[in-house]
Amino acid sequence: MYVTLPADADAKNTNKHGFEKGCGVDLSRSARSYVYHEGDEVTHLYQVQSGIVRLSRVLRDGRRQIIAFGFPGDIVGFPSRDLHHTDCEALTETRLRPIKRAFLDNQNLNPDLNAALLHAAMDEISAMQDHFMMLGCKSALEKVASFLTILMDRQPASGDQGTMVDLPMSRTDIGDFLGLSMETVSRSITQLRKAGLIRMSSAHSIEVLATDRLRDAADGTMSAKAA
Amino acid sequence: MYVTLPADADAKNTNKHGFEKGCGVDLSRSARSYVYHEGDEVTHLYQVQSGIVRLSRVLRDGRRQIIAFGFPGDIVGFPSRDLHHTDCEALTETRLRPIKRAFLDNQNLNPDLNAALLHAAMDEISAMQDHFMMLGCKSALEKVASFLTILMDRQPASGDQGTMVDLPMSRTDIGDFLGLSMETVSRSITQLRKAGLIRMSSAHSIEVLATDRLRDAADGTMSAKAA
DNA sequence: CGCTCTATTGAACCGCATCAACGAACGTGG
DNA sequence: CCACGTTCGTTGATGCGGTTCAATAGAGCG
Repeated sequence: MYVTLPADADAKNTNKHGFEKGCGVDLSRSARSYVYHEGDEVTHLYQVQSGIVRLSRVLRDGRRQIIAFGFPGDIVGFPSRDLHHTDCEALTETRLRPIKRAFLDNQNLNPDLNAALLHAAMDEISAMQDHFMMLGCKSALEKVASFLTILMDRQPASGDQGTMVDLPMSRTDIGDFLGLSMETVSRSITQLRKAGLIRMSSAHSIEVLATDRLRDAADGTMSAKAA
Repeated sequence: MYVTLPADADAKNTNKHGFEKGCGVDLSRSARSYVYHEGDEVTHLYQVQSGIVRLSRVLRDGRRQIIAFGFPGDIVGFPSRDLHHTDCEALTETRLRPIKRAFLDNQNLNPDLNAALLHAAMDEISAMQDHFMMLGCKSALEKVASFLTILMDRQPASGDQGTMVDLPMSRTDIGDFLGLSMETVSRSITQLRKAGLIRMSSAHSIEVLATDRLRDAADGTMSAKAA
């Protein structure tokens, strides 16, 4: 749910758009704990304040699709027929701001908050459309490169050349997000590394060495060049 | 954009939810004509009254993803940063009800309409999540079977056994919706036909002979049985 | 009635999944 | 603090599902 609305990653200055009026106290979730499950009644939406959550759905036979990763600022938990239609699990230690569901259904309670939720929903639609392009059109390498650029663009971004990107999720998570096996994700990352586009200090911390070439790779305009 | 809110397929009784107050006169589009393009400024949303539209995006190199098909009742054209982020083209002769963009941004103009738009956006999110499961998790046969069940569930539905399903879009369109080549779509349809789940009077008119078995095929619970 | 566009079917290739082995990192308990 | 076990990531070998290329058949339209 890629919404960069009124929140921040660091718990200060979060009161734009009247968010304080619809929200209870923030709640904390430890890594690997669930915020809600598919099929649960929707009582609240949640705005991620810090940490990362993972929205996923599974088919009966266990196949899993990750619908989105929720980063700070994102609002998760939009209902469909009053129910949650994904699981939501904290990937890391996470702080969430609950938003009573009534603020979604009733404009009068807090018009600004209601408008912000509509805006958030539309931004999510937009992000999902980008995700469709990845899932439906792109090759494995393009998918992984696209994924890294998304994370790069969403994270604070230190410098311009030599941007550090954090990968808090597992290779399997990335695969389930992109419609790939974790082996293929691993191989694609290796390929980007050997091509000199990225460097890795650990499996979960990647330095992007050539931002523009990574974007080219994400679009299929891979300038053939090996290490 | 799978929203079955306040409209109908036949131009009567469309005034629930205050839709009349935000709308100009319906506009008609002939088959193969565009409603809007990616990158256009969003001045209106549109509720499909009759006919079918196709929402799509293309990558620079021409690869195309169909984001959604818009059926009667669906609302299309939600903006992202004030712009349309898909193309919208009429597949058939189509009648559309324009909704001024201001009704999205300003609750006061027409609270009911604004609420309906929010609801429509959330329903679309839900439909897109189903679409993700197809694109990311399912085999070709499962994708095509899922697609047919979606169309079946969205169309008036005549009887229970022996439901006629209309396929106004081309095989290529179906392929671009499901992330398959048109050849694979064609082969999967043939396979369903030879298995006795469907019958075809023409390439664009399918009769579903075994609703439940088709749903099983869509879920991967294919009861192995040939013609 | 013939032309063109779309759908179907066949054959060969290829990208990715799958299976399997290995290695590294991490957490746990001694 | 180290030894161990367990989980996760990487790499290799093989097979398959779906793409691609190509030819044919059928439908729609002038």
